[in-house]
Amino acid sequence: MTEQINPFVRALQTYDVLTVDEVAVLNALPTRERRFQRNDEIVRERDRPDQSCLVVEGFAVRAQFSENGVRQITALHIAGDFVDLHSLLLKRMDHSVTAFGPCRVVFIPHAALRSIIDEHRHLSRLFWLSTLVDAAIQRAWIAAMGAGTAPRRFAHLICEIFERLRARGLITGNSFVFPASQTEMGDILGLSTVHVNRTLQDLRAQGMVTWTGDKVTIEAYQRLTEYAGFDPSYLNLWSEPR
Amino acid sequence: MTEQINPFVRALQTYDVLTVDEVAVLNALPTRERRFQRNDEIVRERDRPDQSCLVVEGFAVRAQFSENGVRQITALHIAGDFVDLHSLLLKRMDHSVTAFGPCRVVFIPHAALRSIIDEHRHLSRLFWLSTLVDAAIQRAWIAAMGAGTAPRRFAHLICEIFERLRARGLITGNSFVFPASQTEMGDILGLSTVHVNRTLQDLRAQGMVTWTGDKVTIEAYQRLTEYAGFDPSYLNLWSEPR
DNA sequence: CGATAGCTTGACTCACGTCAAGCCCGGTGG
DNA sequence: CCACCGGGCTTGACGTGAGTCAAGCTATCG
Repeated sequence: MTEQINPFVRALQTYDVLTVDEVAVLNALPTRERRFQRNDEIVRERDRPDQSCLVVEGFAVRAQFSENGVRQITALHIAGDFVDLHSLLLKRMDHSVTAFGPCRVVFIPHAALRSIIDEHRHLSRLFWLSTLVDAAIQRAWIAAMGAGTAPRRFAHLICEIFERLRARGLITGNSFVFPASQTEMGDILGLSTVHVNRTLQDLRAQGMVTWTGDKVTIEAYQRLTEYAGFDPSYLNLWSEPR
Repeated sequence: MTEQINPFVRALQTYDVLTVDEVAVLNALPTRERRFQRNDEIVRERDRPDQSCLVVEGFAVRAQFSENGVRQITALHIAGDFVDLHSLLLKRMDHSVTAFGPCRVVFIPHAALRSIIDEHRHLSRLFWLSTLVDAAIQRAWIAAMGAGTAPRRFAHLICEIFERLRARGLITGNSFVFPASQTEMGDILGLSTVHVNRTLQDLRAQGMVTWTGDKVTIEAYQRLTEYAGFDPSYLNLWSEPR
């Protein structure tokens, strides 16, 4: 069991110091692990789950479908993210959770989570905090969609993913593995596939990123962040008493 | 003191039943009330507040500014919304809170909130829930911005505001007071003022809404929700044990 | 009575979507 | 081993939704 929620423990530790006791409590959580392939549905919209899921390896997304069948991804989750802690209190899913490339996911019964949040005040606040950081990321996406041009939004997203992966130790050099097709990037950015392609070429031509297969390399981080107007502080990637 | 946080008590009661004791605890919170005029800044970006604010009358928005000075509103709050409960755990504001029309706001020290969430488990969950509903609304905005056309987005927003106000008893007939200029609507929808104007004319021409001064009337609710593809369930406006 | 903020309209531009075709590559089956 | 196939990438031509600029209009306020 210990192995399974480790990435989540690491995630919480980027926000605040955990006691040995708290780590033990987290590691004692009952878990059930499953593997998913690209596009597998992990949690279905409108369901009322009695467990929450946590990504331990790979990526998962939250997505909604509009009338015309267009998919809009509203959140991207990396290893260590507690994807639908929401369902513990919201009860009914207003979106679906889908595997974004192959991923390993751990399910934890609501009952177990409920007893943790009722009995461990500090952990309870950190659970809450993790959903607040998700919300802060969503605000950044709204701001980018409303105010930014396509290449700047794309650049901003790359910066965000880079920093989030870095905080979890998932970066090698200045590159990372990201198994997204250009169509899927379009679902995140709210752009057509064709325009994603042209936008990416733009960033490549500016010598800021390389993207081959599922490997993304940032060639000029400084220039990329300036171009995107990226300020990582909304990610709350620092430790402080909470 | 009792009067002051009443709208918030009412808000929590739409999610779950409160005990008499819980209502008393909320009403005993130390509060400091202030009034603001349109565009007054209530909380500043980058600040580290030691109190949280709650709208008791009128409207407030959360907004971010991009490089080029464009304002994007990322959340709209109505009477009864606990606007920046976030700062209790996130510590540093990643956005500003601004009065949207005249409004009354109540400030509550973090210390008092902290002791409530540490000592009252059920209230603690409901506080958390209220931020989760905010996040659900943000997801709906992302989905609308990414996938919808301007008139549908506008229609969707009107439906959302209507339902949220209705849950707080702030609707008269089929109209409500909403003190937004078309420029401000543009800041919410991520549209230019000119396009907001044309979009609104479109909705008027379809006989779905009337918008005169600060009074918005929905002329054909059924058609409006269908046109917008509006499903209110993401607002979680029902009572259930949480 | 002018001043100012907000609404409306028209003309033009541009970012992005749509449609369509070709290309490259890995996988499959004969 | 080659022929074929499909998914994803790339490119071009063209259409359109939304932005920008500019002007006139209306209502409110001092």
